[in-house]
Amino acid sequence: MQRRRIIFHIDVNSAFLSWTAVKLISQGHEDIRLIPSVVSGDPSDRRSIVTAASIPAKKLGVKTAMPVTMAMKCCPELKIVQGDRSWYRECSDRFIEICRSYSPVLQQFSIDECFIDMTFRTSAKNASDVAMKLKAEIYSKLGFTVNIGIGSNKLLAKMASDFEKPDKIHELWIEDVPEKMWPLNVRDLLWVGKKTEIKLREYGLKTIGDLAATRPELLSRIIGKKFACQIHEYANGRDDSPVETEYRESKSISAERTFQKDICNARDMDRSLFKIACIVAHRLRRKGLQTSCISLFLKDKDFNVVQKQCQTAIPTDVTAVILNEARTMLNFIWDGKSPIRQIGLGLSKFTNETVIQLSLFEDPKMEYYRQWDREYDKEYENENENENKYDKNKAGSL
DNA sequence: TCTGGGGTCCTAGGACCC
DNA sequence: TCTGGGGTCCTAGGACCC
Repeated sequence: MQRRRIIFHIDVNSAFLSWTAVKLISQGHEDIRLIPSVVSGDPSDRRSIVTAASIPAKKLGVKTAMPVTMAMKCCPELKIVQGDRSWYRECSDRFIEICRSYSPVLQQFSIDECFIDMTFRTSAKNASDVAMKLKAEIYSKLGFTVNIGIGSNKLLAKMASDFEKPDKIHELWIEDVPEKMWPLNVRDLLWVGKKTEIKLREYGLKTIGDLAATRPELLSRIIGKKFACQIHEYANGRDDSPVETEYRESKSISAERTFQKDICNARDMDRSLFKIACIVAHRLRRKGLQTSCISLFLKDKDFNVVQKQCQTAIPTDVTAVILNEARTMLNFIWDGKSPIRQIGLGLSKFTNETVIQLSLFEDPKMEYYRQWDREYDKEYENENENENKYDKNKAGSL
């Protein structure tokens, strides 16, 4: 008989907020987890949104992804703190390290979540004791709480860790599915988002139990075959995907910026394009990759998105080449005056050529461009891309 | 109240080839 | 003169996650 799998899903409670709190406490400040507070991008920017909210803030109606201005209406004395990416990276690494010491079969699911396969490390009976120990160790060493979901596959573990928060352990085994999972709203099922929920509701499918009882063929007609099959399996608590330990090379790199005020002239647009081209190209070179596909997208004042992509003749990591392609595409999709809210630039289809390909038709200025990139990279080797600083002396030189 | 930023995967239609 | 069907690649757009 096959041994029953035991999977843990470990999820940091309000990660960005908890991690910020830990740092502030170490500097002698109060614990922002205990007061109405949020983490946001740039608090001075009217367009910024809530990245994470404390429990007291949530109780007053503040939700993740809510505009900060709106959160302020819920709670005028809301404390707003700015996020700090490199600190989060550090917290995340330490968190993952502790989890890995419980089982090397670990899959990082996001910056603040991971799965570990505990099948050969504990038994179903002792699983929650082990989880308790892990949870306590993370708290004592790192100062923040986590939820741990325990189940016989990744889906059940993930669903379980979402049950009641914070600082809790929940078990969800396949035999518990009818009682603990079927009464839940379809929206609570992994990969069922807002749009899918609306479609399902049109057919009277409200709970996960409804989904489980619906024939996949019928579901296929509502949401497409592939998705339908997966959702039907999930609704029944079935998931045989393994905990993947392999590091996965990223498939795309992108950067986007939302303007404080919509942009409606070509000059400002080009400056922005220049900045984000510098950022994505820099990230590309840091990873030692070259791109063959560049995509540009714009979001207008009404949130309509247009995008265009193109393939490069030769894989490249040169900012000027990427910028040039982006400029060409911009002319295709923008009239130069309609108000634009957001701009984004993405790179994909990577190769990691160690030899720089020489083309007979190589632009004679290419060596100048590469030198320009080397200087840029030197200036920003310590991450924290400060595009504004750079902008002052270099803008317009490409 | 007025909506960020970074990713992954899927789908449908068109082009092109055999 | 008019025609099939499969495979692959590309593009634009959409949905989801944290």
